[in-house]
Amino acid sequence: MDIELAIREIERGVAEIIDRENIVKLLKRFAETGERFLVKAGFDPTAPDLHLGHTVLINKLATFQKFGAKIQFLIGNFTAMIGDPTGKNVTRKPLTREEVEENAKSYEKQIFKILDREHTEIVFNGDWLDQLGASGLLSLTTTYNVARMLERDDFEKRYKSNSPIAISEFIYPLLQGYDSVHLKSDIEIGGTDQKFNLLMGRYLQRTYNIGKEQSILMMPILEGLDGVQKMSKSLGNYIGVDENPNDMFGKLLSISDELMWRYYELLSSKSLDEVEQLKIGVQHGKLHPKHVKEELAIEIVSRFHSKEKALEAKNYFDRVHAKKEIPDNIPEFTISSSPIWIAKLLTSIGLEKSTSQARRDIKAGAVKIDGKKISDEQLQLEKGVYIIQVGKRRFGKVTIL
RNA sequence: GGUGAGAUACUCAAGUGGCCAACGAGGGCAGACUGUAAAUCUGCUGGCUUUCGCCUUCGAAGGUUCGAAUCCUUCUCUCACCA
Repeated sequence: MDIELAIREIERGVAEIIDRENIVKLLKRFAETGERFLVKAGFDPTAPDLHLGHTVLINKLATFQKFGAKIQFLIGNFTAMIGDPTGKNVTRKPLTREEVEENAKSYEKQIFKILDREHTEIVFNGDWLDQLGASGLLSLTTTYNVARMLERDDFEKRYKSNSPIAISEFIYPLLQGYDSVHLKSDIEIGGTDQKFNLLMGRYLQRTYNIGKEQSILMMPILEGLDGVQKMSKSLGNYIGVDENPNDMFGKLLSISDELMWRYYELLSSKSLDEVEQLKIGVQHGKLHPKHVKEELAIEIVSRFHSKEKALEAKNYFDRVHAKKEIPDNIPEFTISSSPIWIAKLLTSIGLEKSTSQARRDIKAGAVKIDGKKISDEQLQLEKGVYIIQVGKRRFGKVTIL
């Protein structure tokens, strides 16, 4: 195993590493003795619909796995009771055992498209934190003090602005850190927003004297389709790992050229050298950026579906968008009254949300019937079958009886 | 608990009696150009079986007025400072 190469791939795209020497040491040990090291990453037990942003972390785990890690995929079913680590919701209802298991299954289905099952252990922190008891928790709290706790960025802000901080929230970093004590992790990875909590693990491992201190590797937050804000479901700028190939492909192809390189860095499994070659090719005008983007889209879609599906998605995309053909599976509707006012028709089949909006789009020349733009917003449609298109993406086949 | 400031459309933010469906910016949608990209330019951005019209909307409920986002009363919530 090439240690230099391993380090380069591990450092690829990372925001910050704490105790890099330790990671090098672990890699060497694996290279020499085959002894695996433990890499921990924590995940939320709720809503396991992952998007590409989450996979940045999972990809990094996969890289580690390639170079000798055993992954401790931690599902924080206990810590979730405290609230989410961003401090937005102060408390949450505990999930039932069944719900947690359900979500865990769904995680498995998704993560093993990326991770090697053999070297992954899925663990639940409720299993040991439940056992800790009041005395265990109490002694855990004696390891830290309030002043230092307030160093955490969001605590500091909230404290200064007189926003409430629940005592239980102070417990959160302690428990997350204690997980590292229990699991004897060698490395923990997380987002940059997790820095304080990640460091806590290192600190507690020292305090509890377990004979090692975890290295910390922080990944940046992936930008969403807009290229500015972080990828998140609530912002609507995400690509879900469960999305169908066509949507996934289309969304990937719609990112900006600049963002494409970011995605290559954080999402692609192409080596750094390969990516560099692509970059040079584009710079010198030898490669068309679109083809490079297509390659990325094919790679990502293949990962979550299959190579065939990815190529199908590409063909579909080319046919529909490049050659402007009508897509295959357009929704069909039947309307039983005729004649019908076009604006009314558009709203009733859901292509427009209001007749006002429909009128605007007709005025703007965005509505086509059987491929021909229409401009008459008073248009009445008689009996017949029509292919209706609004904008570039919305289609409908309507039969008027 | 006290004092002060504020609450306007998806978001930010003007507007302090009629010219207000409400300036502007962002976002979004659409058109042109393209590689369904980005950048750029342009239009639209409450609803309505029909638009030189009608209806609903400026935190909530009442009130004053021919007329209120704008004035008055009460309430709810947010923020800041003090305790």
